[in-house]
Amino acid sequence: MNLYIYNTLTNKKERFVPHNHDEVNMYVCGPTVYSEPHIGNARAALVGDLFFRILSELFGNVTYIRNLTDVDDKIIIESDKLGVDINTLTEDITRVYQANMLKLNMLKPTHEPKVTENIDNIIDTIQKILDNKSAYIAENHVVFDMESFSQYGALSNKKSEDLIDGARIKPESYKRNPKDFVLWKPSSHKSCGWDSPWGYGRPGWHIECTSMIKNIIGNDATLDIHGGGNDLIFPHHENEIAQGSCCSSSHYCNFWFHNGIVLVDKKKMSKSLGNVILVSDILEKENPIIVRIALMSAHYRQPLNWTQDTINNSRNIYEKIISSLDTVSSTTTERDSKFIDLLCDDLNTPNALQYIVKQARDAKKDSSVMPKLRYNCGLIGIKSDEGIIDESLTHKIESLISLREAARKNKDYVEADRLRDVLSDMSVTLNDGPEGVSWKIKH
RNA sequence: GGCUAAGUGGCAGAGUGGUAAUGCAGCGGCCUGCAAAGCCGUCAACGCCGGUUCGAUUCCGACCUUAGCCUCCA
Repeated sequence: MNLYIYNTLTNKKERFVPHNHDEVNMYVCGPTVYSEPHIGNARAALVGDLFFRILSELFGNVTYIRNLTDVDDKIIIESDKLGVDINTLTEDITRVYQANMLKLNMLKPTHEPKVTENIDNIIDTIQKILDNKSAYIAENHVVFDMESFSQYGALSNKKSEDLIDGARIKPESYKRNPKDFVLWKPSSHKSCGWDSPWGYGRPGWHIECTSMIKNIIGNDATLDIHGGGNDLIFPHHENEIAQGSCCSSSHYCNFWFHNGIVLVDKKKMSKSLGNVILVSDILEKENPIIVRIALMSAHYRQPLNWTQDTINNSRNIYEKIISSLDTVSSTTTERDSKFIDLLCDDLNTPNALQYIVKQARDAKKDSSVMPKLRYNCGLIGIKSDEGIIDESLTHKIESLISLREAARKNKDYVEADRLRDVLSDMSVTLNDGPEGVSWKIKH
């Protein structure tokens, strides 16, 4: 069983081979913790989660790293705006992010490094780049020297001459070349700065990822897979490759995957358009597994247009699957290689969902299919998530149902329908089956 | 302007060198006191123009359109 991944580096779907037989390491760019996670953050994390799951299925030892960027200009601006301490802000947002991802049934990454806990490592990495003569010091900044890395642009297919100097990139007095980027910069902020060989300051945007990766997998190890949103390809990942190649003797990373962004009204979700959808807001009204299915309903490299239809569609899929899963209480599972093959084709989740929906229907007629269905749902993180219904509420619902049953028995259908309306207002759906009445809470 | 991806029925979204899944919606039926659900059946689509081919929606090329990146962004 081979896993194929579309590699941004080559613009081709390629067979994935780990650097070291059955050992895999993967890094996915996590959020900058300055505002509550939105559905786009969740999508990136979900793609990472799915790769983690399928890699764990296929290979023995998978290290999954997802960082938390807690040092950044945006954080400082936001904390000033809100009048809260930087640490309070980043810790609050981190907590919300982790709780949200957990609700969406994502597995905990092997490592979740934070910038603030890796300053020494970052300083080390920058020193290595300086030692390698790939960076220079100017006006208290450490700046990466683009001249030192000839392969720049390989990931995003940008030619150096296309990056019209100064046209988009702000030329700074301390830069020799407008395309150079900052590894370390001075800080005037009391609670956001650290002492370094180059003075009190803080790291630039790109260096943290490279440094934290190297710290975990080893400075001269190659990363197997690196992923993130496709808006990070340039300049962030391009810059990472430059740094990572100039602080170590090894190739930086073999496979790059990039997920498409989430669109709202066919436009990129952005603060300026005011169309940001927060995960917390969605989870207030939607079952998290339905949201998870919605995020899987499009192929990860395609843009995903987030609409009420997306949710409705996913709710339907969820209910079809769960209604089948709930029919048997056994928990046996059976590996389904046909299903795994679908996921191995560059994570084809729309096809995988289709397969599961069909399987759920089959399982209702043929219980021998059930162990495979159960296994497949577990693999991609679909589970029954009814939540715990309050005992007294259950009692109330069931007594209303028996009143209705009595009315039906007396052919008092006016009263029976009235009671059904009462229950419906409580979000309870009734199903009069041949073996009695069943009910469930509407999602 | 450069780079990347994509254009499939009313909507969402797979897939294929020999006319195309699935879900929602629609229509007909079974079931039901009614309904919901479920089940069965059914209607309906491959941006445009060339090329290769016995044959293309699928491969190649041009064009048009859309989204994203080129500035912080998952």
